Amino acid sequence: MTIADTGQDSTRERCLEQAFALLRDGGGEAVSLRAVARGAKLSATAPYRHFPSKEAMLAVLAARGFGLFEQQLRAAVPQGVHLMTMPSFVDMGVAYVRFSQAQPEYYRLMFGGLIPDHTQHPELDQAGASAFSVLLQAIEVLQRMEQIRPGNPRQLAAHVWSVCHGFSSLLMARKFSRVEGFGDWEQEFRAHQGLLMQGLAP
Amino acid sequence: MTIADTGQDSTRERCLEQAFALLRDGGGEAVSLRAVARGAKLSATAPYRHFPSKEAMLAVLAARGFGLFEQQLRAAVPQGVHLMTMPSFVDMGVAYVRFSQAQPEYYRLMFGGLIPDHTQHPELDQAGASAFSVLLQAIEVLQRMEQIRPGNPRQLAAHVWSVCHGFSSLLMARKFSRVEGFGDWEQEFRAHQGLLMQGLAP
DNA sequence: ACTCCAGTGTGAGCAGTGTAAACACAGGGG
DNA sequence: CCCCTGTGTTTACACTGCTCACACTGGAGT
Repeated sequence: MTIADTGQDSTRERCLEQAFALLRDGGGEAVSLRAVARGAKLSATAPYRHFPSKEAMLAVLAARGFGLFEQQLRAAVPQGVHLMTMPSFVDMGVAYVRFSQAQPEYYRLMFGGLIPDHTQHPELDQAGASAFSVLLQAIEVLQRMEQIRPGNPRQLAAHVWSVCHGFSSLLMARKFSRVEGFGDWEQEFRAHQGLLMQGLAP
Repeated sequence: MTIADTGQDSTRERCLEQAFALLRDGGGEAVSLRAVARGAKLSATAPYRHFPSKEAMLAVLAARGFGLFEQQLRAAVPQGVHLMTMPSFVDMGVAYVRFSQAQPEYYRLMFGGLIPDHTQHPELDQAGASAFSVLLQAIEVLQRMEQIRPGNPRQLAAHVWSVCHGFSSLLMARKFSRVEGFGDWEQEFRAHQGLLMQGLAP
């Protein structure tokens, strides 16, 4: 059964759509099961027929967020990750931060503490790992081309990820507002990437 | 009146102690004004005599977290920040992550999205800025000693902060669990710092 | 000395939350 | 035909943040 899997349960989908709408305009705390039910024209407890808990519903949403995230990371490298170049790698970093700025609530759901342990939601865990693998693959390609120093590629990917996530996170929290001469974030972030690439050089 | 300022309102202090206790063992979501009031042997609404809202109370708590945080960053440099050396700088980074691991709930309160806009709580905003200034000062000293490349020190500090925060944040979220060969975090983080320092080199 | 009145405490109450339990009702497989 | 599973509902419970009206108390001002 490959067809029946996809469509069918429209109410579950309506719930998720409503949850996303609430998340988008209203913030992460504004997503309540009852509001979701109202928006989906259901009784207050009906969502429990489709999700074991609120957290599980948010986890599905977060997993979709990771899907969109990965898609945008890939879109920053039109020629494909296997033909990665250093400029594309930098663009991918910019795409990372751009996502966190364009979809801050999504990003907060994915990386904030709202879902304490991603390991407990396999779908979410796998979606996150899949997004990470894009970065990992890019680094492996660049290592083969000797554009990036040798070494455990997972460790290097974790480092790049830390820089991107740290910058995005602090940017969202407005922690950079008092850094003098802070113009638009992209210009600032490209400077950071200069430092990052200096560290990754062979 | 310099003495009266410090002590006096014991109930406010009891509230904060209880709030911290709830935060420490139970997670950030477990701290409710009613639980605080119960722990402080007060009626449910008494805390409102001392804090305009729950968020304001959490902001005070977060500000204290930043105080402790800054203190531990300074403690990593026993000779004083003005005599900063590169090894001490690295130790300060380790102290950063160590804090996030030792006091994860404090860290989450300080950097998670629980308090949306730190700017709206001057005490918190200033405490955060004060902690950041330690890092900034360290970088300025190392720049003068030509151990770190020249350039806007606030930008460099923001970069270091991004690495530390990104690593801490992803480590707390267990996002590194699938990085093969990931032993204890300190060993891993010191490797990241190697890459970071390579980027900051003159 | 008397009168305020600000500060601090209380309780009741409101609107909202996540979640559980009991019930209704469809449709399909034995 | 029966029953069982999936989906929906209503009701209920124990919470939450927060507002309001009230009570007391201790000190400042007259």
